[in-house]
Amino acid sequence: MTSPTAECARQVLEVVPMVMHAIRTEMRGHRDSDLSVPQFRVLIYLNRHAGASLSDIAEHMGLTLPSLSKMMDGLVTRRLVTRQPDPRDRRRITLSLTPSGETAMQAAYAGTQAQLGRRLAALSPADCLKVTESMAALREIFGSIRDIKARQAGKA
Amino acid sequence: MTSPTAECARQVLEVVPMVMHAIRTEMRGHRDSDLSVPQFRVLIYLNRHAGASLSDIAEHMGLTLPSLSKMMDGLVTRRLVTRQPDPRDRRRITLSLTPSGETAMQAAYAGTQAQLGRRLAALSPADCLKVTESMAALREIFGSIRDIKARQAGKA
DNA sequence: TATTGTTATACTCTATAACTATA
DNA sequence: TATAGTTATAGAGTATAACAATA
Repeated sequence: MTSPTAECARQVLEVVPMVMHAIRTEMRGHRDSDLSVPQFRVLIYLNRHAGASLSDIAEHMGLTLPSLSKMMDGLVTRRLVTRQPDPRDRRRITLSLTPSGETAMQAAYAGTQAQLGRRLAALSPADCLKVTESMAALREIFGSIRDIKARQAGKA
Repeated sequence: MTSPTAECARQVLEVVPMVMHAIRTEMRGHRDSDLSVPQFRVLIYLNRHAGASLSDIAEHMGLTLPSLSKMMDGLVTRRLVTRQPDPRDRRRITLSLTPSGETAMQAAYAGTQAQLGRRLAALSPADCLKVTESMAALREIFGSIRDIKARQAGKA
């Protein structure tokens, strides 16, 4: 007999990767946007935090600076993001969405949301509400990377 | 005003990647197992379907044969999986876990589940139940890759 | 000396295209 | 001819280590 929490963890561990796979497959191959999930997340972050530095994003997303730096190369090359020096601290760079970047982000968001919605329509209204509320609860727990880092630091 | 389904899709789209990131980070760096999420999923599948062919797994997981073939190279090299010819159809191969593979899979499962459980312990009992039930509902929708393929075929 | 970012290197994941062997 | 699998090639995501520039 497992505890409710352990059973919950078990379910999350098995089901989240399945859902993630569907999201990834859907996101890739949106003719207009064609973004990877990490790229998409970066664009969403920049949409809400224009002018963020690389470190800001890395900390928020839990990625290393080299990983992000390389990802940005791709986004800058595709003209979805601009990378400019920060005059106040010349070690830093300032990242922002271009109009194309904003368009791509919104297209990816809308397209993926719509496609997900089509599949989620199979849920009963009660289950739909339950899933929505569950996501809100999980966001509280998994939303902040700082917490993860703090945990790992404490553990080590 | 968005529909409940659209709101649900929105939440799933934002939160699932966060949870996935935590799972990936946790899975990597388990000293014993050190598996990627896709590797982990393959091992789980083989644990439940010993002797499966490459095509079986590819269809279940929604991956192409070359992708899986290469993944198997790594698992076979690490002695977690055996790859043997199928005597009844010599085009096919028969994949199975080695004892090490089973051990690694179980270690990764237990370790990740425990770590997830520690974070999920922050949920109220009601939310914990809600999440568990939501995962069951989502598994119904996203569990089978065949459905996705059928959908894509129908769409095209 | 500490921080920000980049470059170099290496691995995994994933795909498409071209190929081999078998049915 | 169709199916199962591999090899070749390519690109993204990720990490660590080493480095440059700035604070």
